[in-house]
Amino acid sequence: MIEKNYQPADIEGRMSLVWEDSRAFRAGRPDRRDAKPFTIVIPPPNVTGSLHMGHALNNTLQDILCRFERMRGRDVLWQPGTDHAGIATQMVVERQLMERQQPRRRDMGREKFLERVWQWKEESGGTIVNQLKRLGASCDWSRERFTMDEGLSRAVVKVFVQLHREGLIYKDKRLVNWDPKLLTAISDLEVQQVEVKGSLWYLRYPIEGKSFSPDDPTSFIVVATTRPETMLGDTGVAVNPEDERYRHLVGGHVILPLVGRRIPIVADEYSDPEKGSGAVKITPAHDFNDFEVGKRHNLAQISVLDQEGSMALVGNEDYLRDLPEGSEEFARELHKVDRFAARKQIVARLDNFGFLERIEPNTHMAPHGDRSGVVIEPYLTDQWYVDAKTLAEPAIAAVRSGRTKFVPDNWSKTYFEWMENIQPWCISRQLWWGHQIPAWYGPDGKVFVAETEEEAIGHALGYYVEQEVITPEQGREMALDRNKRADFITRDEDVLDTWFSSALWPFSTLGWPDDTPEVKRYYPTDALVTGFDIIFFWVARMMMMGLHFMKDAPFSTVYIHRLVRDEKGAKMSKSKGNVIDPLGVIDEYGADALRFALARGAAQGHDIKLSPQMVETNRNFATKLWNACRFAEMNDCVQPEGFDPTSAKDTLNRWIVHETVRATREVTEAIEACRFNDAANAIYRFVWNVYCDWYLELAKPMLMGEEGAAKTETRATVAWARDEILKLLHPFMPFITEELWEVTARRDTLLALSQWSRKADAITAEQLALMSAANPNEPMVPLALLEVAPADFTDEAAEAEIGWVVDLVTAIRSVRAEMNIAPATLTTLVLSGASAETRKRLPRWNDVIKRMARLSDISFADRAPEGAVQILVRGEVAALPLKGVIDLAAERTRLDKEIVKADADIKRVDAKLGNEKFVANAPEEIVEEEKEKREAALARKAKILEALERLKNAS
RNA sequence: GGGCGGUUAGCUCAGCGGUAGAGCACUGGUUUUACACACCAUUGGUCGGGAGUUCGAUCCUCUCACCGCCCACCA
Repeated sequence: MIEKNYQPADIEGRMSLVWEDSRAFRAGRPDRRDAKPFTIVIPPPNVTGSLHMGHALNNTLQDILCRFERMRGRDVLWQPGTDHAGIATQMVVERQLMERQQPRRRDMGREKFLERVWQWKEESGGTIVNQLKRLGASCDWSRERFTMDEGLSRAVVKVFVQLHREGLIYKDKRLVNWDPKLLTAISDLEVQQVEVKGSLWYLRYPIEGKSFSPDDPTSFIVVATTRPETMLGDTGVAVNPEDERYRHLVGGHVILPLVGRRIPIVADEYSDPEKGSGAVKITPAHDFNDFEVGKRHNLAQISVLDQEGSMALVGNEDYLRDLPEGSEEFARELHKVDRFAARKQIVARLDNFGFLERIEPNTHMAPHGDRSGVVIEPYLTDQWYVDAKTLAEPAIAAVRSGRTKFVPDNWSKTYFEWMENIQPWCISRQLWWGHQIPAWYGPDGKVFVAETEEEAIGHALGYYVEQEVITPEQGREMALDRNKRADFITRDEDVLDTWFSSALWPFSTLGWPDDTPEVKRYYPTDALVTGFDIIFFWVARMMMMGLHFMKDAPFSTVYIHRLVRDEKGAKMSKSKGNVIDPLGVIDEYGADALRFALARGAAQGHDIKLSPQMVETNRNFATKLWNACRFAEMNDCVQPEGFDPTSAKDTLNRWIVHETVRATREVTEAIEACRFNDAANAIYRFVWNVYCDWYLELAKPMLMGEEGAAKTETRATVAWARDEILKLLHPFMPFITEELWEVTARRDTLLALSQWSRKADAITAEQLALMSAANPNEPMVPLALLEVAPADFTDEAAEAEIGWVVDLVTAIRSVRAEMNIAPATLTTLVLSGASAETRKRLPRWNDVIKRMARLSDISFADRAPEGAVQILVRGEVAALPLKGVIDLAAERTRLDKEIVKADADIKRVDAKLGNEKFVANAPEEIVEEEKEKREAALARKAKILEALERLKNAS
């Protein structure tokens, strides 16, 4: 028995248990060994994270695809797992240490700290997985992976070593985006350009050989800068070669203020005469452009900042020695002063000596770390890089050729744009949490990269023995004793960018580099579902790595969804306080309602606006379905074994079969095209407006009538359509459909939608759980398959006939409402001048129409009785004799309005048909259509005129 | 600076060459035997502005306006 009330929390709790213990979501189920695989890898959430609305959307869409394909008979692998999320996780743990006033990371030491992070991972690592389960995600949880698992780590090392051997990973000293707060390099993608209100400082650089005076413009050259503090590291001034103002100075030198260094004036295209003063200071060690300019002109690179973004001049003895008198003291005072404080001091000093011309307010974009939020410092260091340009080539080709498709397609343009201008990928991070780089250094800095420490040490020691740096004897000792080589050979301290391991996810999770059956069977995957924000971070890199190591693109479809916003369209954020917690919503309305709300909103290329009210609406839909199933159950609607809906005799039943088949086709096509909103809306409409509003209502007289063939057939068809609905809806609303399926589908063979078969009434979830635990080898039975029994079944005649009934009932209801006839008042209906077809149809629908339109009697007549309300239904007049009940004047007004409408139609069509060009140029069928419209409108007008005439007679 | 998208009923969005659609909200009515988390019936739009192509434009082209996002090293 279906419970009276739909209570999502009960069902979902119970169903989660059932799913947990079933093995229905496993890849490679015994019944699917010969089936075509369908694979999706989950975008691994941060292992210590918790579910937000973006996850809810992302995983709902994936689950829809997975359940859908599973029901179509595919062997589905939805590969779950989590990401170690290097920086993010390390930051969380560091913050914890701070809050608890425990020793800081560096005080603890690497080993202890990593222990702490692992401990935190163990504590909170299950959270998001459990939350995904509450959403109903049908992942193969037995295959859950973590990016720092032993296996995945092996894949990382293998990839690093191979790419290094191929020259596609290399170490380079160049400017990187340095985060002075987190003290690590980050990649270009982790830098956010943020608009800042700053200033533009115009500085006077004295020209060599001239006597500097602020009043003599020929004695100096003005440069403009947003970063005056870096001037201490200037090693040149650039002007545009075409710039007449400065041409005579090219080749000369300026004396750097405060520092006294003689630096050249060079001509370089980089300098834009339109910007600032037209002359630009060049600081190769602190600016990406300047770095390039500096290389072109052989300018020195002088770092004046340290890792923390503070001035660092002490220790650079050459630098200090060259300073003019008085400046050395200043430089020493600046030592360890933060860059922004130093800026003030330097500007003040420049001003003192007349080197500051003016200050302009200036708004510009400044790079900020996306995690730390501080201004990023271009910083000269040794880092590891991936030659992304080379790897990008096949990745670009794969999308160009259509091997991998973006949905919607316009994202491929974004992808090309980025891939074609890709820069070397900086992969080393000065962090501890992550995959440590498998590189070892000898005393001379020579690097040895190998998959294992033994191998690297072997190579290194061999090399140094050969170079006679050490004796063979020493080599042997060091090989055997870690302590003895501790100072001789050291491992690279750095770890890899988190996205490095994520890039391998589609194959590392399958067991690569081992030659596993899973790699063979499930790679390449089918679809990737993700947000546009990680196309570059993740999708592009998976494409590169997948193509390089697996020789095939990792997926054929990349579905890109958009953001979930609040009801006003604002981004959800903690600071705004408009965050909707998916778990809270699930508690209140159920996961099914949330999933359906998200799916219905997931229009391609659009953000999803979500409010609790929308979820409520969809909970109401679930309730509607629940009640419809209760109705079916109360009426003993059961699908007999072997029931063939296409052989139904009754028109109404044939009609719902026709409609069900059509809805199924619509939904199927929409899901196949990733039009999740269209799919969900099609079901919504079908269930509510077709099945409930009309089919069940029209079927009521039959179901409540006498036993017989027709009633038996109707019961079976009601049940059949209900079961099709449950199947169709299951990918979207798995919990409620599963529940209803189990309770209502009383058949000899019980095929649960996504779980082991069980006798619906006889076995509880708890018992099932026990059974599967006790007998894990019990073979799995096939799932309910989503196939339209008669995929191409149509019945136009039934459609026309039910259409007539619907129109007639609607028209009568409309008139009754308009005439303010109380629902309790039964009226009669006279079909005047009815066609033979109508006369034939009526007996079949007499009861239904009477019931639905609140009539006491329906009769035929040659002409409508006097004083009746006359309505046009599909070209025939239906009259409601309401003499004495109706307001004749009001009725006349109503008919007059109809005439106006008809006239407008006629006029519009006449205008078209009267246009010779239209008749001459428009396609024939369009012209025909217009002519038919004209005929119809004329006929309608005639009937209304007749009706008016009779109304006159009545009064 | 480059690129992408949006502007259609109060709200959220479909439609993308042949007389404007849905859901929700609104309004009025309903203790009709599955469902008031429901039912029934309505109201509501010169499809952002302008120009063009066309027999015909919400739909194609151009242009303007406003909104949003992404990318970019510009002092």
